[in-house]
Amino acid sequence: MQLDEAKDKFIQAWGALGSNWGINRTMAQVHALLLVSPASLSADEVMESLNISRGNANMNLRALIDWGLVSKEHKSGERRDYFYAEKDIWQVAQQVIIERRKRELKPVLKVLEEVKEIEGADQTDETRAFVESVNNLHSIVGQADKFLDIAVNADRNWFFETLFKMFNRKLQG
Amino acid sequence: MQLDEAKDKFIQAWGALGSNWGINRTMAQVHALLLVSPASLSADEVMESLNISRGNANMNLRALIDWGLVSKEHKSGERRDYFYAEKDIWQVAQQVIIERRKRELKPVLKVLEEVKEIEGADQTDETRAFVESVNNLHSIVGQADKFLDIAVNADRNWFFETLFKMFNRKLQG
DNA sequence: CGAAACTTTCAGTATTTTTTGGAAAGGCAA
DNA sequence: TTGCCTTTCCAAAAAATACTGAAAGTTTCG
Repeated sequence: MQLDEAKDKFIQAWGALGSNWGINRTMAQVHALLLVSPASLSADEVMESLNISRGNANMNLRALIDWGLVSKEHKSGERRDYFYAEKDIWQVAQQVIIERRKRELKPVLKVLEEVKEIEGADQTDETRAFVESVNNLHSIVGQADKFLDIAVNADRNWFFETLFKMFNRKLQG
Repeated sequence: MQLDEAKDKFIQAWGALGSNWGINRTMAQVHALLLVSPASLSADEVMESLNISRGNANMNLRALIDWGLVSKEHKSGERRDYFYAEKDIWQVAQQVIIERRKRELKPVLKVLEEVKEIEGADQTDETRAFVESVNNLHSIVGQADKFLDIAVNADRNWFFETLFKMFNRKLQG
């Protein structure tokens, strides 16, 4: 396989993965492109590589900056902006966790808490089942949230080593 | 808050969460509805509760069955099918992990492995950066995959207790 | 078997999301 | 300030996705 073919394959795969996870395909492709580019790229280079319009390139680059996955660079003597992606995938993962936790997990936890405040007077089956489901859900989501908080603050090596120890203990214990 | 209001709020929130994660809003709403219903519901009841068409209800119910989150029940003496959701959220989470791992993580791992097979002859900066990124990614995704494998096979209490121990050790150690 | 009860399919329609391209705004150097 | 280069905004168009309703299919039962 040649470099260009491999790059393209990777960009396509990353785009597909993104769109399965609620991330705009193009945004994921721009990210993939920057991930595998050793040098930072201008908006023009991005739009040419991916065959997208200027506006689209701009929008998605800004969204990536917003997610903390891409940064702008000013090259001295150059007027236009250059963009580069954080290359350490563990940091990328942490950043994604931080953002999704803030944007989605927190709001859901909030709704779950609100929804628990249901008037308890009518002890029908329905009410009981509802409250039980919500409590169950709140507990799991809360624990997941705590776990992600650990992951976000952890060092990659410590994190995976500890998980690996968990795994071994489980296998042997 | 009244039960109906709470239910509706929960269904809306679950739908919104779903659509942020690449899951069709209606499918997530159907799931939410079944989650908080103590009894199983017929397709008719689902379509009336959510104001959706028969075809839509049917499609989404089948998709949920496909994901292993909902099952059919035959009530004796009744001709029509009734549907109910797995209520244990830990099991739901495990099921979602199993499916997404199969549908998305595995294919991406495959592409990453393929893409590593790039001809190494031209040791340009570009090739080096590409191979490094891909290796890095492959390593993280592979470790995440292993971790999810543990989660999927784990007992909920064991799993969260172990995580909690990790957390404490980190805080104190 | 045939009708009734129910489920599934699917072509067309509607909705939502993404993309485009041009206009406006920003900023810099002369 | 003007002219040039670039980025940003945004309304309209296109594309992707989801939904509907009715017809076709299936099962059940008298």
